[in-house]
Amino acid sequence: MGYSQADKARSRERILDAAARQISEHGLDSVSVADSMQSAGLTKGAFYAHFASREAMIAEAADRVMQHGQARIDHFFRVRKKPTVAEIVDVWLDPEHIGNLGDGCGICALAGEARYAGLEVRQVIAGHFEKNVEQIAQALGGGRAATARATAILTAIVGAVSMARAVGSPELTQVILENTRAMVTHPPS
Amino acid sequence: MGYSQADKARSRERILDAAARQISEHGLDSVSVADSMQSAGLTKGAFYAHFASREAMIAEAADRVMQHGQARIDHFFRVRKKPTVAEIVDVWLDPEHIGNLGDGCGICALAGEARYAGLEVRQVIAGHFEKNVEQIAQALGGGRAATARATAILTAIVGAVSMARAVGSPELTQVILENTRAMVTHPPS
DNA sequence: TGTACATCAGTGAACGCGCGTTCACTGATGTAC
DNA sequence: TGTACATCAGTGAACGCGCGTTCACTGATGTAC
Repeated sequence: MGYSQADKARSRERILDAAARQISEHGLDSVSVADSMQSAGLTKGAFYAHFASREAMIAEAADRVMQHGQARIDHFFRVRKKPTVAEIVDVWLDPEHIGNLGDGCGICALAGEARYAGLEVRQVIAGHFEKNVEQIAQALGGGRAATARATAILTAIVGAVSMARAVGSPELTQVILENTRAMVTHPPS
Repeated sequence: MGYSQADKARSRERILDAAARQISEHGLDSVSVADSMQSAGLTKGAFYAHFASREAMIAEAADRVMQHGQARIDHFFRVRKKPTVAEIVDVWLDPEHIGNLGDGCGICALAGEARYAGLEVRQVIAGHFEKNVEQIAQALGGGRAATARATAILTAIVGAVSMARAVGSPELTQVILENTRAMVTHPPS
């Protein structure tokens, strides 16, 4: 096996991908050095050739969770220039997105435990939240009222995704998603 | 010191209260046997006179988190028979409730990490969610449409509380709360 | 282009630590007589 | 009512285990000549 600089960069990617997947599926604190290294096909001794500490790696991996999720959303807004509110909401409330913890919206994945996290992670979440609000606001026509409504829409989406994933019952999950979709798509009178 | 049956019951209460507070403030997985016992003024050896395992204690303490939060809400609906939507929403979006992690709504506290939890905890959350939906629906006049709207309102509330606590910035917290309040109190046309 | 050598990613074993859990023991409780 | 004794909540020490982290060592990489 060769340990070239390209190999090192690839190892680092594998470690971060494994940690990001673990965070999405089981939370920030569930990440262990040994598991991440094993998932990356390495032994744990090599970990500190890549990161200063477990905490430093988790901060980077949390960032990656957010960026993976953002990529999906960016793609949607690139393809559909002026989507309807219903179409926007369904990017998040799509049952496939609800069921697929590993590869979804980073805000939804981390919102519930962000308050236990360090300021760095919280700022990354806040930044992505504001970016997504702006994307939705643009689709609504832009301006102050659109930003206000977009903020409420994204907040309701986060609640719906969190609750849909929290309750153990598929029926209740569907009821939550449908009613949020109905409220959010209802144009203000 | 006397170890009467009354003492044992009081010890058990102190252990569960300490664990419930810890869960509200730092999450289900942050609870340790040693910390809970120390907060209760006991040594950890006595733990297994009260609980079969750490997991069993956490399940009971999670229940307690939900019940403490529910008590506040029950009190509100008992005092105000027919509150407006704005008044209902402010029970949750009150800045004091947002800032006070230790003694708030259990659904909001656990929604974000429930998907990592066992089925038992998830069912308790689902039960309280449905109970709160029903309480809100009654205040809205009852019936199918009221239940649907109440579901969307409570979901949006959970999102707003989660996001408000997640972002590190007081300004963004306030923007989130205000816009959710505006959307939710806006009567459907 | 070929050779000598410093670098450093990765290995595998070891470390200290805190955790959940167990256990022998203590002594007030509370029951049986 | 008073006495003898079994119970058991609580103590404090110990356990095995997994964790984050460290380290001596290996051997291909990639640079200096």
